[in-house]
Amino acid sequence: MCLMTVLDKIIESIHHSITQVYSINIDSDSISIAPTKKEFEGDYTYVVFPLVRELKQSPEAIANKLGEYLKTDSEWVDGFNVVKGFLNLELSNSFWNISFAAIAEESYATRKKQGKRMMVEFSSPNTNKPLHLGHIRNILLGWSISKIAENRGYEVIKTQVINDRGIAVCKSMMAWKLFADGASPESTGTKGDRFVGNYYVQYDKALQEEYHNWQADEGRKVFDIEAKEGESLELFFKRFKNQYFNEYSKLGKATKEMLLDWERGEEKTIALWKKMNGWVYEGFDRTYDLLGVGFDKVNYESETYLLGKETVQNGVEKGIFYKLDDGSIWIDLEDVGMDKKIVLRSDGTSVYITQDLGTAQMRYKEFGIDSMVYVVGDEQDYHFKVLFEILKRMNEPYADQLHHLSYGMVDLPSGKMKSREGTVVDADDLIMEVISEAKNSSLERGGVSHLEESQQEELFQMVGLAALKYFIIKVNPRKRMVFDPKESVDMQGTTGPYIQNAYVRIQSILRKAEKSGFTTLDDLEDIEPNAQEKELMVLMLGLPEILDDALQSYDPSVVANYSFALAKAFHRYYHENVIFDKDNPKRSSYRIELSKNLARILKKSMLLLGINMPEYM
RNA sequence: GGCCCCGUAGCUCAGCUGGAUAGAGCAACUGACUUCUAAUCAGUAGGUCUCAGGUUCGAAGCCUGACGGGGUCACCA
Repeated sequence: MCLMTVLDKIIESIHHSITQVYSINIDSDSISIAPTKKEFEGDYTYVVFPLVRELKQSPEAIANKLGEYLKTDSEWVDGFNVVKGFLNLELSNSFWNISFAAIAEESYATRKKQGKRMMVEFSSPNTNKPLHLGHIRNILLGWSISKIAENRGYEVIKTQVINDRGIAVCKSMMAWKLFADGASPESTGTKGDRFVGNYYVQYDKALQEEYHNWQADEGRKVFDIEAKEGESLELFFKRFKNQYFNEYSKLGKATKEMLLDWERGEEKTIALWKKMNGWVYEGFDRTYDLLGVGFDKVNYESETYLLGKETVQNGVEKGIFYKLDDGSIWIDLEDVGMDKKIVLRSDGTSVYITQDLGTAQMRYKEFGIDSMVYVVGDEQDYHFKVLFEILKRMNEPYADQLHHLSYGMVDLPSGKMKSREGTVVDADDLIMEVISEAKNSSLERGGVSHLEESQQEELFQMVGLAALKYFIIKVNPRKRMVFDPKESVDMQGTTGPYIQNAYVRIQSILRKAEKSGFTTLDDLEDIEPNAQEKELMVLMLGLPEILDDALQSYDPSVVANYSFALAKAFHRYYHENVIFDKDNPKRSSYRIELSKNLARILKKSMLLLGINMPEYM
């Protein structure tokens, strides 16, 4: 049972009025109110249309009767008006006073711990490439939904799975062995993840060259034998690339041998693998630090890729899976509209989903999690549908508390990012660019010139990152989004810096208030909020519901849009009202107090998006 | 082809789970800094909510079907 919010009091009043006036019983959960639209008089609106059928009266009549009752009966309602079936309520000063007090609570819009554990998996990088724009979207979503879940009373364990094994990793290792001549990130002054990534690219180039040479010679003969009727050389070699790697390439052969060495635990190979992965992790950590995110638990695929085999064997005994003659194990999901899916190879090794089954069980054992959120791109929608269905059939206790936070790809204005065409936007480059852009605008304006240089740098970083993060997180995750680098460094309009600016303004007011000795407000007697102050309070009162929605729909953009709306309303308020009124110190205190609470709420909601608020900008 | 996601202003996006005259920002054009910081504010202009049916007091939202864009259908991860 959660605490009653201020708005619940209104709902309770409405519920009471319905039962009293019409003596019918309706569920108070079915009653909802919304802030009255600006074109109409009133503060909150209750829509009576749903009652029409049962009461067999006109909407106007119902609304008027309820309005009359509320006006005399409820201490929260002062007046009302009716437009068609819309009952617009004008709320009383005592309502605004308790609202003002509720918002001022330090714990406002934070739910108490409810003893539930949620694990959130996000980021999930490969060790052969630096993080890019797509990872940034993933990381921001994962971080933000973790923070929101914490706010809603969950204990959250943030985790990532690092894909640190397999043929791709061996490719970087092979290239380093062949071309690096002992170079290291230190010796070249390169960030570790990029250093290793460069060798992965070099490997690809070398392979491409080898393939090209082969095409002119032996490849030509293979073409004559294997090409399809009428297939051009070009098309054939494009199609044949994979097969070439597996069956003809010397480089490919050496790399596959390296993978076998790795799986055998051959000492030198393992040592190289550890060394290079160490470089990568150091690089990743720097990027995570810069983004202001971190993890409570890291899973390495090298430690989980063998998991799940036993699970599958047990499942065969229970009849969940079945075995084919070649030894491969399958599950038939056709009765729920999915396919037959392999869960263990004929040679007894794991496939992707086997690992995920094992990892899920391992996590449950280790942390006793109640629920699990996977932040993974929408190209894996089907995979997770299958995974969740299997876990359900295995009767795992958490099986109905699994969620795939699926997000769309990030496109550039020119189209899709493609690593082969070099259009992938590097995470570090992007972050640096956005910070330097923030620096430029700030220096132009000169608002922080009184600060020390290190403090200034810190602020530039805060503002730049706010621009980048907000730009990405304001979009509904489900949607594919277009990332225009030019727009991502914008600091005006619907942006992170715009919201930060509202906060900074308030800090400036508070500093001035302190200097000029305005007293804090001791009572709210004789103070009635004006229309804009009511509007601000209505917005602030909406936060708990916003946070519930955000978590329930796994969508941080809800919070982003809320923060913008609140900042915008404040900017307007600031322009049209004078906060420091010498002739009316009490009024001034009220406004200062209101602004202070608003700033706190802004900061809180932005922090849930992973965005920090500066004191100056 | 089967299944899944998306389609709202020139562009990028909201739209509170079916409610009032569909909203913001950017870009364009007008105005507001001797004032609590103009990274701000006020205003003008911009829409057949892809299309066609249906459901009902009421549809951008729900249903059916088209059209357009994307994804996915490996003993890859």
